Amino acid sequence: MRAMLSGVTSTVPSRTPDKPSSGRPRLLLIDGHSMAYRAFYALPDTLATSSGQITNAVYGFTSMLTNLLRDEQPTHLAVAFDAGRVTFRTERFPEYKGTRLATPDAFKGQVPLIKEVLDTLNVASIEMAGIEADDILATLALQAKAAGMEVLVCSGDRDTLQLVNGDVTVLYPKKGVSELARMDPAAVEAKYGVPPERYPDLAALVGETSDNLPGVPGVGPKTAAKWITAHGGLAALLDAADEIKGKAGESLRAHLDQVRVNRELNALLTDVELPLGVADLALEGFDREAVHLVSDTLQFGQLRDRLLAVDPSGAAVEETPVAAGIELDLADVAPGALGTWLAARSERVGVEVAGKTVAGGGDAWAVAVAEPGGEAAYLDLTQLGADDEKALAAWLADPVAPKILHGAKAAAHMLAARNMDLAGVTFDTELAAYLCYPDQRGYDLGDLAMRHLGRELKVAEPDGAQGALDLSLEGEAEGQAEAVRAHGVAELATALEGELADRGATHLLDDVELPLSGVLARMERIGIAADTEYLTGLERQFAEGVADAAAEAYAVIGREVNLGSPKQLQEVLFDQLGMPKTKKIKTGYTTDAASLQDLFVKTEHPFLAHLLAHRDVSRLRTTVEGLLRSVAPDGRIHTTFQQTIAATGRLSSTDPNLQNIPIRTEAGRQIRRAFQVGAGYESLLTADYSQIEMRIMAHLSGDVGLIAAFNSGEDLHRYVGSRVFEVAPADVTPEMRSKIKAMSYGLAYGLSAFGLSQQLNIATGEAQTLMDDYFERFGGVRDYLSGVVEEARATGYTATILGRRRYLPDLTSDNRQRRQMAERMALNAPIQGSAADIIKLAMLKVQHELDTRGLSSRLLLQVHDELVIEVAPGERAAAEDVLRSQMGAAFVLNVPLDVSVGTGSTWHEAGH
DNA sequence: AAACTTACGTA
DNA sequence: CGTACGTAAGTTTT
Repeated sequence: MRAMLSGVTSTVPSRTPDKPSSGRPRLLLIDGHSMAYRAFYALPDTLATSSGQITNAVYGFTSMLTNLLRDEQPTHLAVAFDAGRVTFRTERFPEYKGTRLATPDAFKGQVPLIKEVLDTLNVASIEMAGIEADDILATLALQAKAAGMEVLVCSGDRDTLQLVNGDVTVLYPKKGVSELARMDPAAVEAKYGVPPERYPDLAALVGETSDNLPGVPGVGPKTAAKWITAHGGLAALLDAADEIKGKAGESLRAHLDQVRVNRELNALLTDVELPLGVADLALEGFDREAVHLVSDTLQFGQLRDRLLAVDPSGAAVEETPVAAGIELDLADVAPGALGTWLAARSERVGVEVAGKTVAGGGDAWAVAVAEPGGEAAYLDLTQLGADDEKALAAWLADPVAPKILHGAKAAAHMLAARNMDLAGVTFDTELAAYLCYPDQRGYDLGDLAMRHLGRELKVAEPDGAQGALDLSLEGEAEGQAEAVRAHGVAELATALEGELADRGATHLLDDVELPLSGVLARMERIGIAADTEYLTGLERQFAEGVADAAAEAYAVIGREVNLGSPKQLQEVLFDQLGMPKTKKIKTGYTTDAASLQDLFVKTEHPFLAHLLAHRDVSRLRTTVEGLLRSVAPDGRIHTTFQQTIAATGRLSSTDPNLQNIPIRTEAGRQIRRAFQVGAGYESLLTADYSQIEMRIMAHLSGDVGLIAAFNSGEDLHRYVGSRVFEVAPADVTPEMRSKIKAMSYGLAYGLSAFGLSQQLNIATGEAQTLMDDYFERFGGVRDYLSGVVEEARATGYTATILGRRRYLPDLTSDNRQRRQMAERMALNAPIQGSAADIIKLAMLKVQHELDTRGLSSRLLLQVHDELVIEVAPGERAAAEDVLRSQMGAAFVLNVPLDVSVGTGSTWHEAGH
């Protein structure tokens, strides 16, 4: 889910590209045994078919292969297997791999299954007697490089690192088979201190335990790397062995022969006579029927679909016939002529930026520009001349040169890495789709093209290339995929423009979301400063708290259980301790905090107190750990604000979520102290809307009592309480006030009398009376709420003060549960959504005012009703004025918009 | 490995 | 039987 929603913009319709795709053919080579073995040990052997066949290795291997096909988009693929235990290496050195345990039968039985799967994919499995899989890979890698291909080698054997060079990258499993480290020359050098071609020299000295090749005692990778670098290689080092000083030198001299054997054995063969050449490894598409058959017997469910989805023949066509892909003529813009070419673009030009995004930044490596019916160009940023680069930057940054993008915020981040600004974005298809369909889970460009244009965004097959083995014909021309996306964006914009207008949402895109995406991009890039030392201290403190609470809990029950496991807790609470049962859930009885609290009141059992304490503090620890992981090299945390997720119109925050940092408890507030003013700035300033949702309720309902409450100057809940309970405001007790507060906020969520009684721990009848009395006094609210649902049922949607719609088809569902859910959504969406509208307008006004006044203070965060600003030296008063005035005037309601402001050097201090 | 479930932090 | 989110950890499924 995350992958689809993240700001990653693909060069191809895959999820997370790590590399630029180019027109070059790309060969993926997999060490079948090594990867299957990893899968075998990474996955539980409870993965089995109903007939008892264990499938963990096949399943894990196939899953990994699926991900590679999706993410790497290879044009060619081969999987190599070891054949037999006897190889030239065992003959040379009988102890080679001598410590390896016999292969478990449960694994052996799965190798044929893996080959069967590969057969259905029309992927070559290669094995040769007496030859190890890695030798086959090495031979193919060399041939492929000579043929001008890009090569990816996926193997868990470090010896393959010697193959790495500018054209060959090793994907080495980090954890299980799902996380692969991309080992290019720089990565190898960074990890081992030697370039890839010297890696076997290093390994010969250090030894390889898994191959039972002993190294030189007392020599680790550091020493080995130092020696190899100093002497320019192993051969020269061995020649000079007599001159090496110290214990390590002695040790080396004593093991020269072993080192020579090691070096001989770890050299991969590159001249194996293979039955297939690289040209025979082209991916041609799956035998889909066979895939179904094998998936049936292996009982692949989701995996079957994932697999079919990466079928290189793009056989989705079979199921939903669509127009064939398009082929664009890419303009061959002469060097130096780009400025002129760009100036000739129309206002309907689509732009696709290829690159990747990371928190608050990223990188761009190409830009494609295309207009339907017009020209298209693909610009490789790494190849662009200085003049053209300048022309492109000027065009991208030109506010009056119109551009259409899909996800302009992410594109802006990528371009920023190349010192390019993005302005003049007149349409964003991602934002437009969100405004039209806010309940959709994702807005992938390819999916939208399929739905709104009725075609796939794919490049047409080159004519007559079928069956050709000539490598120059393989793969599409460079930049076609990007150009097709740019072209698709422009066409999609035309379609969505109409839909947007139909929904009366054009102004929301033009005046709110589109300009806001620029503001958010700036906020994300800036980030907020974090005190890592302080966080580290907190982490320790919380970790101790966790350990203490756990120890006390264990002492009470006389055994150790995993306190984080609801399943084990149920056993302790309801079986061992025989406590009364809590609310039923799918997997038994809930152990959530509210229920544990109830149980504690009933039983006063000390285990519950320790458990609750453990929950609290381990949650805090987890939060701190997450924050620590998110601190970027600049010492700041760069969250990503998601602008197309929340169906009501709110923003959300991810990686990390800075909109749910604790504040309610003292221990939680400590975490807020870690967010501090950055170097060169004076303070943090927070400003929040007080009771914005109740004010919107007053505005939308027009209830005279509620409006009077906000104009009275009296505390809202006290005022409302005095009316409901018919006492003087001064006589509203804290208990009365908290009931009213819960009631008021509950209204905006569609709270029932039962729910209210639960929350307040009162009888349902009492809750019902409270609600009746409330509505008696504030009849406008009651009428408004019933009117909202009624109208939404009639029109099919709710709307906010800015006309942001949420469609709720379930309002007319026959299913009572769904219908009631939709009704609560209908009650809440206009209120939550209008608040979101208001703070979005406020953000635009605040940013505009800061810019206009030439202030250096800057927006950092938005937390639904709160903004956080970093104040530049000397701008404290001005910044506060900007916040108060712009937030207060964001939208005129029939009650005032109150803003309260706080300041300090940390987020905690600035809070109020 | 991936999907699902539970729990819990914020507004 | 209260809306909107995101994340982590444990559990189950494949």
